[in-house]
Amino acid sequence: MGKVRHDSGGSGDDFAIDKNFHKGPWTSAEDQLLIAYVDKHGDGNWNAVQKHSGLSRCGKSCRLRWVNHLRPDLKKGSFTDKEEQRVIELHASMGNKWARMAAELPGRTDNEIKNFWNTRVKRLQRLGLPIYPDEVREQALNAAAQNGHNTDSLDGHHSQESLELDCLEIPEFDFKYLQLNGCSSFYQSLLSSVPTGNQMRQNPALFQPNNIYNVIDSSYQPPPNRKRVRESETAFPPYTGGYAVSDQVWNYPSTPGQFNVAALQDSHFLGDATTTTTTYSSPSEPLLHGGAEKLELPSFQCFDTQDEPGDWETQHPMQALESDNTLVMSPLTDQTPSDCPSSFCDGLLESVVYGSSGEKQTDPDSPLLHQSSLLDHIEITPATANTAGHNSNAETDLVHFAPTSSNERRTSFESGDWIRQLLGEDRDYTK
DNA sequence: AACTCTAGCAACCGCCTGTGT
DNA sequence: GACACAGGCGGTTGCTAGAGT
Repeated sequence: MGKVRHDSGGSGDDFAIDKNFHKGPWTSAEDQLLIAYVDKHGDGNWNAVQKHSGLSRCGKSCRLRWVNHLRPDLKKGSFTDKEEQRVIELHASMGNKWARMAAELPGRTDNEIKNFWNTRVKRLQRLGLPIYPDEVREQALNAAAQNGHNTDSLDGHHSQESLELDCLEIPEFDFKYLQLNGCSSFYQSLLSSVPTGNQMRQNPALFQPNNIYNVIDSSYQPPPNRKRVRESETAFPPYTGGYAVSDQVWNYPSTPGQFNVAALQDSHFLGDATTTTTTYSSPSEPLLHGGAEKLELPSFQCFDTQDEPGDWETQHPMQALESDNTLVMSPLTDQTPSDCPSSFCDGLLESVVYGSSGEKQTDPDSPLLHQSSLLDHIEITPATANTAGHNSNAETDLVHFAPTSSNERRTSFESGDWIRQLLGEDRDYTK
């Protein structure tokens, strides 16, 4: 904030500061000026807006205002059930690619979708519910298992053959075969039961990960004494699954990666142990993560237990340490990340996973760093490595062992080069 | 009535990519 | 190839209204 940058010319916000551009909420007068400008000159060349319209806004701000609010084709109002379903589908398939999602949702902007999703995630996490309906996650796991993405299939050496291109292609999950079956209404009914923060404080045990494991189970029944405070009393619906899935969709054992498993993990659902297990056991799992383009890890969607360090954290120090992400050790398998026999799992993946949990690692002595063999595989550039020898930003970490441009990343990923690069055969990703 | 908390939303921030010179 | 610029993107922050305490 306030740091002067010159690398983006007149498009940056600091440029706006330099030029004393107006900031903050737009007035209707400003809107009219902008609309008039676009009517006359069309959208684009936003930095010319000030010159032609008299608006004292930077081009970037003008563009955002137009795109998010003034565009005539925008759909206003809250998301419909259908739109919500679509957002869930899209997020499951592409992760936090808001702009791409917006392209699939006419009239909705990336910002709108992002806000909608974040709000929704926040609610669900507070409730201790999975971000995605059970069926979506379970089928993702099944698909991954059918594709051989399991621990048993790993030979411990992870031959190059196993990293063949064909195994790496991850077609987006085609949700058009999915029949949403009251998913939205399911969530609506659940969300009406979201406990308040006060309630969580009053009875934190109800909202600890232990309980969340129960939620994962389709047979989950709500705590009997759970009482909603702010909403009307309605019966907590037994969850029988949000999606009805036809067999034809799920029987595709020869089609790898139909699901974006990582996107499902994006739920950062603490108790999502089965999904977590899949993560560690799958050699190509990183490639499934959140979008092939950037090795993007999920955004930091935290189930906040920090304020209430209860028994869970004392009894499960590791979980407590990693309480903010889904990547806790699976209580079902007792398999730690390091147990994974795959060379891919000998620390690299867990480094990626643990080291990128969304928390900023500021402690140079952090075990998350020292346990990692990630540094054996990547080159930390001076720009991103501080004196302590580690990065402060998870995404930055990833960027520096992934190809630099999105096109590169995409191409590299699609061609399988990504894996080879990751394995150290071609690690010079800088220009 | 005052306070607290949360959801929802708008806007900002910083980084990145594409393009033209 | 280097550089500047315009624009796009995803993450984050801050404000406001409404509901509960």
